Amino acid sequence: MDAMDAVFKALADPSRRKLLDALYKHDGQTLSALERRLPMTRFGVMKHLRVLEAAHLVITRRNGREKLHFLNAVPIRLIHDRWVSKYSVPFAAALAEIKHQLEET
Amino acid sequence: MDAMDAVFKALADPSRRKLLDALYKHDGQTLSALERRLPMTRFGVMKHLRVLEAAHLVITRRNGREKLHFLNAVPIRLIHDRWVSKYSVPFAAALAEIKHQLEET
DNA sequence: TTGACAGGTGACCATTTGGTCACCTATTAT
DNA sequence: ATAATAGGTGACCAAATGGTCACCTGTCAA
Repeated sequence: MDAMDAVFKALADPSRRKLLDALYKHDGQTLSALERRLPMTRFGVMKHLRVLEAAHLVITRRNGREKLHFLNAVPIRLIHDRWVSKYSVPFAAALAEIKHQLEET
Repeated sequence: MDAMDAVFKALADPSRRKLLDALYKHDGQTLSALERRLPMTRFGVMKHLRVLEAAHLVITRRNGREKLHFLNAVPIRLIHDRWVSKYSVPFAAALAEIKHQLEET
């Protein structure tokens, strides 16, 4: 449950979600490439990447003097399965309920 | 996109997720009832509830001197649809890829 | 081998956040 | 009416967070 907390915390920041989006569009980017996509210095990006890496949302591979960053969707999938879907069920149920009530009118 | 940020931030805290869990198990609890479930003072719980309410994850109804809190799954569902599912797709694809590679061996 | 380039570290600062407390208001029951 | 109960407000504090900077290390190309 502690690992999931790191993922939630990592996802809480818009800059980090933007980084994930950037990697989603184009996987395996370097730090400098990612820096260009955000209105932030390299150091800021580096910190965010470290958080994402700690949450296993991003995995890296060194290639010479470059460090490539890859998106890892597994933790998000885990959140989906263990948490989000649990709360989505009552949503669907509520929709069905509304539909039901409408039909009874 | 701003509303979604509030939801992500609200979900980032374990105490708030615990509150949602408590409401999931038993909807429509009062502040005092929720306070008993967390190792925290009433004021701490109140603050968390305010964050959840601002993110529309919890909706309230006054009933005399009591304030009842209800879980609202809609924002979570929106996150699921707009964000989580987007990242879950490559996960499924990756699984299929692994399966494929295994079968080729 | 010397420079240019990609990345890393530690300190530092401002702001936000989680949490508590003293004190106040509103409603209910006796 | 009065006491007990449920909730609310503002100030306050410690810790975490987002972000920057100066400076350092490692790697590649000419």
